[in-house]
Amino acid sequence: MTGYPYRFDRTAYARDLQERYTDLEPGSETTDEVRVAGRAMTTREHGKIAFIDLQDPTGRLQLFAQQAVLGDDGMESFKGVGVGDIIGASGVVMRTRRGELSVKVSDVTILAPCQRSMPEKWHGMTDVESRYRQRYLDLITNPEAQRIMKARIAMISSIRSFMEDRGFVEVETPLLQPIAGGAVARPFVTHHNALDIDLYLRIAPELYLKRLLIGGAEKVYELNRSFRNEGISTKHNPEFTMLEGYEAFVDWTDTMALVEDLVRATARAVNGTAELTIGDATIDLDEPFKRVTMFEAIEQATGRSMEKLWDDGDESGLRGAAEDLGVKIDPKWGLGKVLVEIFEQRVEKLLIEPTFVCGFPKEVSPLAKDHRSIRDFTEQADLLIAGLEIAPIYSELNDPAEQRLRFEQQAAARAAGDDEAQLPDEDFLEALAFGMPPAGGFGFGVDRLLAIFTGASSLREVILFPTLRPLD
RNA sequence: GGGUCGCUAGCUCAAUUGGCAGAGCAACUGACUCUUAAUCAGUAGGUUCGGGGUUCGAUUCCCCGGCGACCCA
Repeated sequence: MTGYPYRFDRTAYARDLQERYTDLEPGSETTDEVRVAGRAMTTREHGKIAFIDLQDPTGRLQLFAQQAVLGDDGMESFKGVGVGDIIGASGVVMRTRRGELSVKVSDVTILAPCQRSMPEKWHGMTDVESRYRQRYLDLITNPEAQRIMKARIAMISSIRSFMEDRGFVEVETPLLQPIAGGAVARPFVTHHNALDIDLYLRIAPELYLKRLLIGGAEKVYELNRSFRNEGISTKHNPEFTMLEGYEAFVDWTDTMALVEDLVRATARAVNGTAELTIGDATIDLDEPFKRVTMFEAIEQATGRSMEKLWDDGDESGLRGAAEDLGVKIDPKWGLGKVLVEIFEQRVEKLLIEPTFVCGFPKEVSPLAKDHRSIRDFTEQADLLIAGLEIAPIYSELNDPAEQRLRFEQQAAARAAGDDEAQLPDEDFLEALAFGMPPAGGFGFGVDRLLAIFTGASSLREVILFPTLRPLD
């Protein structure tokens, strides 16, 4: 048996009472009995009266105790409530002479005592590391942490309803994969004992969602957690939330339009408006997103044109241009990788307004169809907002022979020392051989976009429990 | 990966040139019938992130390590 009560019948929440009794005059009392529950945030004792500020999920409400009402024992237990205790109280709604809506308590129960000292009531918890390690305290004491959690809930919920409205169905595909495909990243490895094989935590669900396209699903999405065994920064967490979606019979232009609408819908769900503040800039997401080629993006940012060098396959010219721009390049890299590095190091962070950069070198884009007009490019577009990569979009490659060739090129890059290059997935190639409809697909960085929407300085602010090094 | 900064009571923060390690909040005891960061009096609370060095003496200076924040690539 525990001394901790099993349940408490709540009949009212703080915000509801505040709204319902706005007209109640100071110093007046109703006969309306309510039962409220939450966490005691501050206590004030005045001899034969006492106050507690109660916090519930909707806000705060004052509890008012009088010895004349409660008697000696009742007053004793009211004063026995400590800061941080979870309590339930019943009484009538009243407003104090000083104008604070209160419950005049006739009974109070400690439902769960707080056995530790709560963070300082005025400053809350400010140490960033402590806030991440003890997020529950951050949530109790810092309204900002609450705001971001609610924003995340709104974002996730709006993503699902947006996708459902557009006729997509949500599916679940393996987290444990024998080959970690669908993206360029180092995976986490684990081991299955009964099968005695190594398995990888997925870096992306892409190749399984495409198998579903082959299986006849025409509009699918997976709101997924993926894992990448790489560095941690304000823009990277080892596990992160991504939306991936595929639609049969459309190409990248249709998918760009879809993603554009998705960004607007989620912004409205989170902020109630399509206006977005990034630093000093205000952006209206209802304006059409910009669309530029990678060459245009580089030229606008650096004043240097790469297009002719690329068309001519001018190796020394392109590498020279990279060096002129101060971009560190590896002599082993192919030209496509060099071009992308110029883009990533010199251009990406300047693209504040939502911009689709359309077309990526084939070398770094092994799962997208050939570009219809740019040589050795694919129909991959990346959506950038606030200088961050938010969403890659493809016309999905569905020619198994071409896909095999791309995997072979990746294998060659891997052999040359690029340990991020993708491994060939024979099982996926076999599936492709049965025919995958033409399709547009996208990945969507939920954490990053949420950080932009909420003005958070770091991904760790929008991930409730970011990955931390354990103490000791 | 490089640079800068930080780590002192449960929380928020002090500590003069290197000289007894402190305050507020929280906890505990008491006073107080309208407070709301209540107030007042009192009690208790420390491996100053860890290790080493210099020194009569180190929270303070030096070295190594840990954890974190910010900036840069």
